[in-house]
Amino acid sequence: MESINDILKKNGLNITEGRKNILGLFLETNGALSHADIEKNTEVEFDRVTVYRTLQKFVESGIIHQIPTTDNTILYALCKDNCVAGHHHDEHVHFICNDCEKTTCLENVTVPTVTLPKGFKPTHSAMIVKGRCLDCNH
Amino acid sequence: MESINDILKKNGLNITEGRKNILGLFLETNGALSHADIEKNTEVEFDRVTVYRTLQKFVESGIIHQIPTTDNTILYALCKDNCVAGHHHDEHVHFICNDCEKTTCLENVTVPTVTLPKGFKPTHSAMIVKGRCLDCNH
DNA sequence: CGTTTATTTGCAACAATAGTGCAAAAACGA
DNA sequence: TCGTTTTTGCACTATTGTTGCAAATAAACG
Repeated sequence: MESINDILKKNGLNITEGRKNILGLFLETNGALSHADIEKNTEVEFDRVTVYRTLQKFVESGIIHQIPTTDNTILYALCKDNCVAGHHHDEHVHFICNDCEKTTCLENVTVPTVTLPKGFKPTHSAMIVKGRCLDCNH
Repeated sequence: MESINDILKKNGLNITEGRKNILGLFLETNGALSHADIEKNTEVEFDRVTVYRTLQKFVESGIIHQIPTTDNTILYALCKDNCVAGHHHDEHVHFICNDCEKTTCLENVTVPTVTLPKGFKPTHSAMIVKGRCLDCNH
């Protein structure tokens, strides 16, 4: 069982109130969080700027990754185990529920490879599936 | 050859300067446009608000569709032929070039179906591929 | 431990991006 | 052309993201 402090240390980050708190929020949430979610739900209030910078640090060091969305929001979710700093392995499918609006990382569903027209060289793919999630299908 | 006015009429929209102009911009562009692109490139200047509302109308009536992105921008692109109002058929792959930053609709590459974990019911999928596009591969 | 150094935080200010209400202007239908 | 409906632009407000800088905090080291 890995403690919050261990995770921060392992990723070369200093241990601060903000980082502990925000990382904690990710750990107790299964699903993705937006900047706004985080700002509202930390135990102590943190400055908006701190949240931005913390998220930035977390992405850089490979603790969380960004999720593409169909609207204009940015979502973040924990990387499972195997992300190395600066080199994310987030090529799994993301699921957005139409009912509860929650975004879930489907860690076990990898993004399939598609054949592109001649001349297009792919480097990275992302896939979003919308529908109704496990919880909402009761 | 379908004129701009025909397209607007067919989709139940009144014909106005703004709509003609913005639709024209889409027709002469192959690729996706952001709000900012549109605001900068229309022949006459339109109010920011007008652009927002025009895009909204176009999406509602099925002339254009939104494209998911990995950053926090919203992109729009023309629907080819078969979109009915409120029911888009944009299940093709979108390609974002790392060099020129342009987004291209790969109309002929359909989003593959993935098998989801038990309990997840999909209704819609989107896929984004990043890399180097036709033009930038010289 | 306490002191020094480096990092992080919060504030203030700013910039860019969205959205709303309302009156004037334009488009449509007859 | 006239009356009705729709669309537009302006002013205003809200939200979101960024930057510089001084104060606060964490780490490093004796």
